Amino acid sequence: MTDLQIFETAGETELKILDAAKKIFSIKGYDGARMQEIANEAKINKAALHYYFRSKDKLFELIFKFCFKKIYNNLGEIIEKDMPLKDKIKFMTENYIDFISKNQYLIPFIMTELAKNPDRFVKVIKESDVKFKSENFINQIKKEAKAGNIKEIDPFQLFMNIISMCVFPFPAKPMLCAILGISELKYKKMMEERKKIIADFIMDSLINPVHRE
Amino acid sequence: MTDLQIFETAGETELKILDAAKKIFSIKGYDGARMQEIANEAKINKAALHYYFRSKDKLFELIFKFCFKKIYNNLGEIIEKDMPLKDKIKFMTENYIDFISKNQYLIPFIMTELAKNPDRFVKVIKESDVKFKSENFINQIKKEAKAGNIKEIDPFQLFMNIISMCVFPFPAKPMLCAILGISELKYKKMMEERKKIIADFIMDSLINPVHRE
DNA sequence: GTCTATAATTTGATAGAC
DNA sequence: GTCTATCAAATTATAGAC
Repeated sequence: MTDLQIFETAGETELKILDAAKKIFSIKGYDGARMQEIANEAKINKAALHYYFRSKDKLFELIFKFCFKKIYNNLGEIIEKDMPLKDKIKFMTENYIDFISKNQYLIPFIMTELAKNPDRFVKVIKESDVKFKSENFINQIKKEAKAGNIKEIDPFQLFMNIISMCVFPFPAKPMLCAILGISELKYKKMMEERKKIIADFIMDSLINPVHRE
Repeated sequence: MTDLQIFETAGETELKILDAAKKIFSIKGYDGARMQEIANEAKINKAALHYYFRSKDKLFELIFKFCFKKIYNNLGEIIEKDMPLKDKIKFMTENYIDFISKNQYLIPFIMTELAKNPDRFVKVIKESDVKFKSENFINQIKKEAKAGNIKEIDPFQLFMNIISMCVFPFPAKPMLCAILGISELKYKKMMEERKKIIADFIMDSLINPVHRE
């Protein structure tokens, strides 16, 4: 049910609160979230909130750290997998679109809060003790390019292309629906279709023989 | 200097306020923005703010509408241009990355506020009286595909791919820098490089002969 | 139109009974 | 540990002098 098992020492009430806080903070952001609303969501008294977590700031930091790690670890796991490039790209896109579908608010939340307050979280991120192991993926790209199996491309740019095409349509959904005049339903169907086609779109670009004269 | 000439009836003081409000709202969002801060930024008294715009809500709606239209019109202009597909994609990507570079906060602002409050702005958007003219672009894709010049692809998906790869790296900058362990400077250089390569990445995928057996 | 002062409201946080 | 009642601070909004 909940994904907050990380907080191993937390009792039942604390978990209820954390769950509620995750929901409210990730939807409304730090500034828009109200302690009262979190209390209601957790079906608990507002005073109990402060009893357990002392302040809004402290509670928020816990949630932010948790969400950041979740995104981070998911990406890390995907990118470290040991498989052929073509399979990996297929795996990355499908897995990532799935992950985001199931965690609609996660990316916009972290993206927004990190943008609003870049330095506030330098310490949070350092504390999280995360070191992205991208060498595997980066080297794989370079090797395939050198072998002539794909075209030359900056691995970071490729990585960014993949992530962009998977992630952006989700936080941008309301904006794109508004701009393009698309209904929620049609948009949802497009996203399902998208899962199938992105990997091909990328691979077609990478193995295009035109650029290997 | 300012881009708010749209408010034709606005006097000098009103423009100063609107400029300040745009800056503060787009950086901090509705919930994070303080009327006092907007007043300071405009070098004007807080009471004058309310004298001119009555309430935070009313001021925010003006700014939101303005920013939404700006994104919308820019996209519309680009997509309606009458030129060959290859040139258009080159033009779209370069132009859009430029536009976003110069308006760093615009996209995340509209994206976030629209996501936080989808129905609040249904009326705003309807009032904006905007109808996206995508037929030109959509038909162009279909025609080129039928002629065998590019592979078959859903025009909306292609459109989404282009926009995603141009836009996402900007709102996601702090997050990606944090996750990938890249410095601000290196990221900026990557974005410049990006402007040159995105169009090729897309065209390579579209004209890949592998899929036209 | 612009300012100072202040009202009215919201909201994070705490005291203290049980 | 949990609740009610309440404080203290912040913030939107207005009144009224100039």
